[in-house]
Amino acid sequence: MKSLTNKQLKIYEFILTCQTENGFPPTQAEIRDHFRFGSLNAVRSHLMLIEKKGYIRLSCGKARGIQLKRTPASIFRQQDGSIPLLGSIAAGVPIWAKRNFETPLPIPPSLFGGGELFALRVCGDSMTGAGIKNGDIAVIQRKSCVENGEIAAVLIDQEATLKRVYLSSNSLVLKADNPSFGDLEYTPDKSDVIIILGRYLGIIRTENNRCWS
Amino acid sequence: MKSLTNKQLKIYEFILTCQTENGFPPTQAEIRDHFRFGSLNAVRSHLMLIEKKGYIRLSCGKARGIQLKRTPASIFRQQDGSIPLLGSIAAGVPIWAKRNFETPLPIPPSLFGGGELFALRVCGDSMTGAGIKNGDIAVIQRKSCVENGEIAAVLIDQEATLKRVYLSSNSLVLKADNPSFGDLEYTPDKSDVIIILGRYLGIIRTENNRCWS
DNA sequence: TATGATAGTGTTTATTGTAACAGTATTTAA
DNA sequence: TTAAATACTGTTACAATAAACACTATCATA
Repeated sequence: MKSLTNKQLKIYEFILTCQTENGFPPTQAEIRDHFRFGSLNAVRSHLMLIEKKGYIRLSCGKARGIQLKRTPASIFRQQDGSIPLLGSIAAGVPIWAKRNFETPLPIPPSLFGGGELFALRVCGDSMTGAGIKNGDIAVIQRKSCVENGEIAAVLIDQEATLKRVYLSSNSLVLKADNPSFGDLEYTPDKSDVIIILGRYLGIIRTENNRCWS
Repeated sequence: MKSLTNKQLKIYEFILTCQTENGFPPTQAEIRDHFRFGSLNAVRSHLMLIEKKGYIRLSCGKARGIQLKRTPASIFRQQDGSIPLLGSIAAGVPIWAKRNFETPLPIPPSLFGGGELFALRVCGDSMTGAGIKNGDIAVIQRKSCVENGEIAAVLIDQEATLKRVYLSSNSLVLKADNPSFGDLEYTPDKSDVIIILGRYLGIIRTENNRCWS
């Protein structure tokens, strides 16, 4: 699979944003306006190249006929030397979607030990006991099971949070590292959907909340 | 939240199918053609009613400006007296998507004990030891954790299968009820994504593989 | 039995959106 | 250093779509 050029990636990301934000892909004209192209042909030729590389599928003649074929994860995985940043995950927002992808962190994954990494912006004070503050960026290693007592990024009813995970044969307990937060216990009779996204590896804190690019 | 009429549900489902099949929603004309309406206004008035009930959002003036707002699950949950059938889940197909929804089973959920139920068509012979055959329809109760040794519907890399689940503090073992299938063991160092969809409650087998409607 | 909500037909118009033509720089790689 | 791929501008024509107006028929239900 040939990788996308920078420009092509930007366009792919824009299509992805539109798709998840609006529920449908952009028109060629909308792409033109977003990138301030003077011509529709700039868009068309880009789209055809992206299609040739297999990242989208164009339905010729149809309005908004752009079908995404790769997941955001697979797109970002190709860029080495950076970690995709998923922003703060708002309630109800699917994990690989919406306003998710901010500018990737210009940090080599090897700094955190490698593997399939992504980053989340931490919301709230549930992990202050572990020295994780509101606004920090948490680096997560994607895996489905973690050691008892480890901190994991957990998806609870579509909302991503950091919790300490304690798993026994018939219950899953999620503890916040802050006494003012209660424990959450999940037993087999509950129908809540809990997905362990990955293991917490560390944080990045830029006191001035600076933007990088 | 007001529930949809039969006709409105059919249209919603069609939009969902298009969205997942093509990557973008249908145009009003495509909806008209699919339902063999003589007029676009039949479509428009339906869409406006469905929007008023909160299931979609219309972007006026835009081609294919239909945004789905409810998940398939929430749609089907409103219909009591039947269990949504998700068909056989092919590799790479998201669980709540694509060709997923076949005609719901006309079976009261209470027969299986209630809760949030759905059904899957079983592919393959991995569970013959438990008397579950290829082509059977398995009824699943949605929950995220199950008792050790119980049979669960598990999503492994986007593919749904039935397995016996054995969970310890640092590994998850999935066993097939058929000696010719090997065990799958997942330890914290693996990055595979395992999602427990729910607990296996039983099967429905119609020897002639009849269709119901 | 009214009355409102639902489920339609038919037509016209304005707008949205894609395709195809003919070009020119700029970058990347052999 | 040449050739190919990428990254564009500008224009025109035509097809695809949504919106608006004016109607009729059916269905639940109070």
